[in-house]
Amino acid sequence: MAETAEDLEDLTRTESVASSADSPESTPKQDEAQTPTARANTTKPSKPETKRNAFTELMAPKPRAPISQAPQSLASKASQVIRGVWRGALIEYIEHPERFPNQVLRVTAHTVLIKDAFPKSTIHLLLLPRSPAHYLLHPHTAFADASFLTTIRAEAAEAARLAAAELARQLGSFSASNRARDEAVGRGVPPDRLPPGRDYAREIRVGTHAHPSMAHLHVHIISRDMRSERVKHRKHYNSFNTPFFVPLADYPLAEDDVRRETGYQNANLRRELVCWRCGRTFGNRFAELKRHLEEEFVEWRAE
Amino acid sequence: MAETAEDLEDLTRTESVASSADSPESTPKQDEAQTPTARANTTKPSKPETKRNAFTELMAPKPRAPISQAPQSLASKASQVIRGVWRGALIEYIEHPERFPNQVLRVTAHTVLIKDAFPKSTIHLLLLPRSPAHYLLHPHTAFADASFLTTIRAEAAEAARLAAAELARQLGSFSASNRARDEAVGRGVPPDRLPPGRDYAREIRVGTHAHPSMAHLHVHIISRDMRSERVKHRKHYNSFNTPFFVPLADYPLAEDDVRRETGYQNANLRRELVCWRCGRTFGNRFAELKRHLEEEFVEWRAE
DNA sequence: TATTCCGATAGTGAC
DNA sequence: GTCACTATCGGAATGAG
Repeated sequence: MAETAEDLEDLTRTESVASSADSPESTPKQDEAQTPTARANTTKPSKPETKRNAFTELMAPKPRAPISQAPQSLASKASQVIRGVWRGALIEYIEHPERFPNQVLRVTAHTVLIKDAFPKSTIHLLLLPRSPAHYLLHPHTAFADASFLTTIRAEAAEAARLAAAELARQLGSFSASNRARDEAVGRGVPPDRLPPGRDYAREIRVGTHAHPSMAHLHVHIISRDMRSERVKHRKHYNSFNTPFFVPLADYPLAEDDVRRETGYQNANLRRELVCWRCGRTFGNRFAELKRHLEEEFVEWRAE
Repeated sequence: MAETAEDLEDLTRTESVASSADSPESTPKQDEAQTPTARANTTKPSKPETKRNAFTELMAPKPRAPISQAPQSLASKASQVIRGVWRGALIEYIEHPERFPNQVLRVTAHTVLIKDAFPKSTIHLLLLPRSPAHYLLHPHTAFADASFLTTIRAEAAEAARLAAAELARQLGSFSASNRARDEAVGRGVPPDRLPPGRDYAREIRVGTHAHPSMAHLHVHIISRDMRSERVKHRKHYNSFNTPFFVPLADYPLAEDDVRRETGYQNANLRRELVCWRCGRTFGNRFAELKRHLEEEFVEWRAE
C-alpha cells in the first residue's frame, strides 16, 4: 500500500487549490515551546520527528484545565468537553488548518478539506464545515438547515471534482475508457482539446455516516473502490456500503426516514458483507471479502 | 521452554525401566519403503528429517485401503475405522512401541507408557493399555472391569513413581523441603542412606478425561503444576482441573455418578478459570491465568 | 459508528 | 474432550514525562 500513500501525498501538489497554510513545517519557535511554561494552551508537538496530524496535535501534553478560568459561553464549554479526547480530534484541522500542510487540501470561508488520516478507499477526503454554530451538530440536524446545506453542497461538489481529478491522475493509465485521453496527454495535446476520458466523478461518493464517531461534522468524499488496508473490519466496510452511508444529496432527511433509527443503523453495520461491485455475499467472512475486493479493484480501474 | 523439553528427553535415560524398543531410529528398510507399492499397510514417515511420533507415523501418506481385502473380524474393522484419522493416532504406540524410542518409556505385557507429545505440565505421561478387548472402550466402561482395573492401577502406580522420580530430578534443587536430601546426594551419600526429601509423589495425579478425544484408552500421569506452553486455552486447563479429570482411584464410577453426564462435563470445560493452587478466579481471562501460573510454579517448586 | 492492542472465541482441515 | 491455522469478535486504553 506504499504506492497509495505516496500517491495521496501527491494530491496536495497536483491541483491549483493551494491550501491557506503558510507556516513552514518546522520553525525555531517550536523548539522554544518545549518548555512547559511556554506551552500553555497553544499545544505543540513534543517530538518534531513525529509526523504531525490532528491526533498527535490534540494529544500533545497540555496542562490540566486550571481551576480558575475566565467565564465561558456555553458554546465554548461544549467545545472544551470535546477537546483532548479522540472524538474531538477534528477541531484541530478546523481551527488550525495551517498546522497541517500535508493533510489540508483546501480552506475556504466555510470549510476545510482534508485527507482522511485512515482512508478507506483509494481517495478518501473529509469536508469539515467551519461554522461553530453547526460543527457539533449531528449531520441530520445540521443539514436540516437549508441555507447551510446549500453552502456545504457547493463546497462538497468542488471537493468531489478535486477527488475525481486525483483519481484520474492515479488510475487513468489503467483504464480502457480513458485510453484515448491518456494517450492524448502523452502526445502533449493541450487540456482544452483533450478527448473526454473516463467519468471519474461517477466513482466518487459524497455523504455522511448516520452515527459519526468523530464529534465534528464531516462529509466523506470517497472513491467507490473500498480498497485500502485501513478497511479492517465489517463496520468499516458497512459504514460506507449500506444505508448507514447517507448521500449528501438525500438531505434534508424526512422526519420519518428510517435511516434516522438507531436500531436500523446498528443492524446495517452488522449486516452480512456484500461486494459493492458484483453483489456477491460473504456472510461474516471479512478476510475473504478483502481478497475479493483486490480482484474487483483491478477490474474496476480497468473499466 | 527449551529447558523443559530437554529435561523430558532425559527422562528416557534416568530410570532402569528400559523400553522394549530394539530397532534403531533409522534403517535402510525405511528408505526402500518410500515407493508406494512397498508401503502397503505398514506406514513409514515420508520425510526422514521430521521427528518421528505416532502422529507423523499415522498421518504419513498411504494408499487407500484396497477394495478387495481378506475377511476381517469386527474388532479389526473397528480398528480400521480409527486408523488414519487423528483420533486413532495412539494405536501406533500400542502396536509399534519400538518405533518410538524417544517417546516410549516402558512396555509391559499390559501397557505402553509414553511421554505425552503435547505435555500440559512439567511431567505428562500417558499409560496405554495394550488389550484390544479394552483399548477402544470409553474409560468409564473399561474400568468397570474390576480385573482390568486392578492390572492398570498397578501399572499406573509404577508410572507415577517414575514420574515422581523424574520430577524430583528436575525440580529437587529448587525445593526447600528437599534441600537436605539434595545436599546429601551432593556429598555422595548412597541412595539407601539418603534422608527423605520432598514427597513428589503427592504432586503427581493419575486419571482419565471424561470425554477423551483420542480413541484409544489412555490414563494421564501428570504433575500438578500445569505449567506448559502447550496449555493454550481454557479447555486444556479445565480438562485437568475440574471433575472432567477423573482420578483412576475413583473407578469404577457409580451408575449415577454425575461425572458420566455429558452436559455436566461440557459445562466443566467452559467453567471460569480457577488457579489450582491458590483458588484465585480468572473468569475467562486465560492469558492472565497463564501469567499467574508462572508465578505459582516458582513458589510450588520451592516448597 | 475514531485506532490500536490484546485476547477470547469459532471454524476448518489434517496424510 | 487432538493440534495448528486463520479469522472473527470483544473489551480497554488512548499523550507523555
